[in-house]
Order: sequence, then structure tokens, then C-alpha cells
Amino acid sequence: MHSELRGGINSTEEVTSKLRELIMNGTLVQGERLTETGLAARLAVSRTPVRLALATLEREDLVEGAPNRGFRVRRFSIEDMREIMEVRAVLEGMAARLLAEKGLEPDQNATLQECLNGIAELIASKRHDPETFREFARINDRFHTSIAAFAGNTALQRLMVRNPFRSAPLLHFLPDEEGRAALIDAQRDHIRLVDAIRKGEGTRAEFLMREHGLLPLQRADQLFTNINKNAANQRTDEAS
Amino acid sequence: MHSELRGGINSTEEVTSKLRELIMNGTLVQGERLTETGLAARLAVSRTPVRLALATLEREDLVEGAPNRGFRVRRFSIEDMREIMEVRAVLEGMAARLLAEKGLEPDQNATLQECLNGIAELIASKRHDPETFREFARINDRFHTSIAAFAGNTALQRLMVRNPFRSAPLLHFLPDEEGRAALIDAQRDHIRLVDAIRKGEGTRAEFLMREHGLLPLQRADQLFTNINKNAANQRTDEAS
DNA sequence: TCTTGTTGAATTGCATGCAATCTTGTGTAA
DNA sequence: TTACACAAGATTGCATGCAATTCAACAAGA
Repeated sequence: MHSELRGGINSTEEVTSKLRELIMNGTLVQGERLTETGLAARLAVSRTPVRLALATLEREDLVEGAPNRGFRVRRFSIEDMREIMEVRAVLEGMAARLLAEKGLEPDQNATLQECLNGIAELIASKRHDPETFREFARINDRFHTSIAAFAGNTALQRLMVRNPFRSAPLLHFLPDEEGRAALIDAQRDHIRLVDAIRKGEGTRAEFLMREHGLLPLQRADQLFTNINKNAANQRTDEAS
Repeated sequence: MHSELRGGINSTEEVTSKLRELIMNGTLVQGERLTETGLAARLAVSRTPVRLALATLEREDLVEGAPNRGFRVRRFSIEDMREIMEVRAVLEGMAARLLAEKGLEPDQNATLQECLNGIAELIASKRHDPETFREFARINDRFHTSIAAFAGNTALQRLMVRNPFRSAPLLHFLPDEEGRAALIDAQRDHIRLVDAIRKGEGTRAEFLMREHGLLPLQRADQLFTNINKNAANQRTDEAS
């Protein structure tokens, strides 16, 4: 009974976010079996909140369950991630368009500008350590979340909050140099995006955002291509 | 303990879909309080599956719950419905674009054609009774569901299946003549949409679908305008 | 060696008890 | 009459027991 929990109003919520975190940061490996009793013991609660939490996570597509056979951590293939990002890109594009069409309030404009400035500072600092990338992820998240919130469509906003996939975590898989390049690319996109929104150019904003949303995917492809090339080269080497 | 249930493998699923149905068809009124014990008694199960079902429905935005204060049926304002439809229209537009870009398999093409033919028959029959509208709703649903399925993005498909709002039910609120007009409009949209998909014109398909998705909204606005006009006239009458 | 049947342990799904929290109705004081 | 306080009833949230199902290991037969 080592209480890894305690601190929230109700257990179910605590368990849900704790599990979400454990899955997202890889502590619970993809495909791993999740038993109610096991998790209950680990989190020092009874099976009831665990069961509730798992049902919630199933709706978020973080775990998948079969009747009478419990749950396991969902496996995400590259193809799955591509699909999720495509959907996200379209939804975020919609948010950008709505915001451009509606116009920015002064404080909203200021918020976006803060994000631009923050990332600009990070780039100017020329650092490429993990902390820099985490800071980028925070600002980037705020930038995108803000646009979704400012767009004024609560149904859209809710959908995006629940769709758990953010692109930033992918940066961790890139080597430092590439990570820095990705950061610069992202900033370039952000600047053009904010420009379009400020000018009320809805269609331009929408498609800039779509393209921006697929940016990490291109890098993933690139990574994959490199990996495949290496594999191919190795096979050629072996054959000779 | 009048068993309104029994017939499925597990209770939770049964309760979930039963509740979904009760909410959708209006048996459970918007804003109505839902007590676990009440529902459990009504559906002849214990509180456990009811609790799980309510958690699921909360994620679907059909009910809303507050900590320690249970759940109530969610209230949908006109504005809420507009927002949901806008999101749906964008997602369906995406599906149409993907399908157009990917190209139709022969059997997929046949399925869409069947839908077109079915609705054409309904229009030709010149009937405007409730059964005709229900049949339209069925075919219409199949049409849209098929496009979502054929698009080949499972993340998108899942999102659309879970977003419970379909436009067809709104037709019930329209007088018969308007309903028939709406049906003709929809068919016109469908034909152009399928044309765009067949020709691989992704952008055209996407925006036709967006416009099509907002069609019931325009009619709702029209209805509302009429209602308001009536109200205004009555006020003028009273004043004179 | 591979397939198939069987048995026991593990696990899920549901029911229910109990404490904590909220709601509601009544009484009291200003 | 209104505002407030308080207590009783109702309801939620969590823990846990029990039956039904599934899983795993092992043995028997092809």
C-alpha cells in the first residue's frame, strides 16, 4: 500500500490522470496488459476507481479493452500516428480559420505574441538541451491551445482537448540537430500563421495550420527513411 | 424490477445504449437529473453498470456530471448545435477529400450509387409521411457513414462515430413541405458530392461536403427566423 | 512433435454495504 | 416576511464479496 496517489478531490480523477501520464511517458509499455487488481494495488486504491478510469481511457483510445478480458495499453503504429495527426491538423486548421474570420481581441493577440517571443528567445539562445525542448513544448502547447480556445467553438475545443496526441513529444526522438531545425521550422510556421490570423485571412490560416500540423510527420518520415536506408545499406554490405 | 433489459452479453453496454436511446428520443428530457439509484431501478440492474454507462455518456457529451452531485441530461442550445454541426461538417469534408484523393473501389462506388438511387426513389414517390423521412434518415446515414468508412482514416472514422450528432433527426421539426424540400436539397448535394469524389476532385468534394453538412443549420435558422417573425407580429398586434 | 482436452488459478463483471457529501425541509431569529 | 441555521433524508463515491468467464499449464492421444 505505498500511496503513489492522494492529493485530488476524488480518486477516479486522480487515477485517470495518473494512468494517462504513465502511458504517455512510456512507463506502461504499448501492448502491456493492465489488470484491475494490479493497478489498484499499484495506485493504492480499490478496483472501482481503476475500472472507471480505464473506461475513460478507452474512450480516449489510450487503452483498448475486450469484454471479459480486461484492458491493454494501445499500440500505436506509424500509420496510426499519421492518421491522428491528419485529423488534428484538420481540426486545428478549422480553429485557425474561425479565429481569423472572427478577429483577434487585443489580449488574445498579446497571448499569441508572447508565444512567438518565447520561442524566438529559445532559438536565439542556441541551446539544444532537453530542457530547451521541454520549454518549447510548453510554449508550443500554449500557442495551439490558445488558438483552439480563441476560435470560439466549444465543441471543437473539447474535441481537441480530448484527442490526446500532441506533436511536440515526438521531438524527443529526433537527434539534437534535427530537433533544433524542427524548432526553427515550427517558429517560421507560427509567424506566418499569426500573420494570416491577424489579417483575417481565414483560408490561408486554415491551410497554413494544416501544413504545420503535419510537420512532425514529415520529420518522422524522414527519420524512417533514414532508418530504412541504413537497413538497406547494411543488407547490401552483408551481401557483398 | 420490471426488466427492461436483458439480451446483451454484458449489462454495461446494454445500459449505455439504452440510456443513449432514451436521451436521443427525448424520453429523458434535457436538463433532467439522473440518479444512479433511479436509473438502476428503472433498468433493473445495480448501480455499478449505470455508473460506468454515465461515465461513457459524459465523454459523449450527452450527459454532464458534477463531482458528488451526479449527472443530468445535457442541455443543447441552438448555438451548441451550430457548433457541433460545424465541426461535423469539417470532419466529413475531410473524409470526402480523402476518399476523392484515394479513389473509389468498384464496390464502394456501388454502395454510394445505391444510396443515391434509394433517395431518388423516395423523392419520386412524392410522399412526405414520417416513414418516408425515417427511410431517408436511414439511407442518408448509410451514405455519410460509408464515406467516413471508405476514407481510410480510422482515427477520423472513430471520431465521427462517437460524435453522436446526426443532422437527419432535425427534419422531424420541419413541417412536411419543408421536409420534402430539405430532402430534395440533400439529394442535389449528394449527387454533386459523389461526382466530385468519382472525379478525384478532393477540394471540391471537401467543400461541397462542408456546405452540405451545414444545410440543416440553414433550415434551422430559417425556422427560427420564422418563429421570431411570428413572435414580433404578435407583439405588434398586442400593442395596436 | 504437435494437437487437443481438462483442471485450477487468475480475472473480470456485477451487487451491495458504508462513510462522506449534498440536498431539502423545517424551525428560529431578526 | 425574510434570512439563516440546522438536522434528516437522499445520493454519490469507494471498498469488497461472489459468481461467471477466461487464461495457463499440463497431460493424453494422434
